[in-house]
Amino acid sequence: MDDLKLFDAEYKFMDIIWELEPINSTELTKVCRKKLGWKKSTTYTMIRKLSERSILKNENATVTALVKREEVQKYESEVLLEDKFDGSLPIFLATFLQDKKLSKAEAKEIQKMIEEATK
Amino acid sequence: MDDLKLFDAEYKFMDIIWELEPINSTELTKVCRKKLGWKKSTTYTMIRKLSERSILKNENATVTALVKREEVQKYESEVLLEDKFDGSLPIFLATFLQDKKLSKAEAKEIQKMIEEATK
DNA sequence: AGTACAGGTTTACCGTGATAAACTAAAAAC
DNA sequence: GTTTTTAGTTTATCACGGTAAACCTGTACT
Repeated sequence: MDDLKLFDAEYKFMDIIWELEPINSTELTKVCRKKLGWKKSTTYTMIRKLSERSILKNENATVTALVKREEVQKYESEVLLEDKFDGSLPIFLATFLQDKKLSKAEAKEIQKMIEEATK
Repeated sequence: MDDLKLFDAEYKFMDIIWELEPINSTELTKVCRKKLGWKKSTTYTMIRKLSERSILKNENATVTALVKREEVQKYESEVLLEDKFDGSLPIFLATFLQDKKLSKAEAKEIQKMIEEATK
């Protein structure tokens, strides 16, 4: 709950769990072997480390996420904006949109979201 | 130009350079001592590592950035969007704006940028 | 001539994220 | 009842980011 910062390997691992949960732990070692090239013990080490941080839990050989993918995404976005763009969404967008073109559909979708987030 | 990925300490260091460049290297060691608590050799190690990667240069004891702050910011934004949001700005915004409110001024600024980026 | 300081380089330690070998205990299969 | 598989734990290695001590050379000052 506290520290949602996930390192690269941790995020890749959680990505698999978010997709497949709830998943049996032995099954998970097999998926990680295939998708990440990990040995069984590596997967169990990850499970232990992340369950210590309450990111996931492993009960009766069943692994389940305790935080949602969206929570982590939101956290990472906020950290990036805070650290690199002074917390300002407009500054972020000005930089991000340089040399980029949006489709009409994307633009419309975004305009709608902005409107809804305006007080 | 190649790898714009900056680690935390590297970014903090570049932040100082972007603010003060061009800056004399001895002067830089003093600023880093004060702002980051670094010893002189730490600053010179940083200078060497970053100049090997063409992030900055040190000529005649004068340190200058070779990449702009904006380039790095843009790069980091793109990596985040790519890795975490499937490269989709709308998905990013939907997540980021959850529970957030924008001021009228911000909203207007953003709407304008979106319009200009629409083909 | 001797000391101080500028402007570095060489070499190295330390923490920790990433990965895994080796071992164990219980349950299932043969 | 012996082998195999499940479901882990303990312990360790390795790479690398972060930091710095120690050393060195040239110039300027006294």
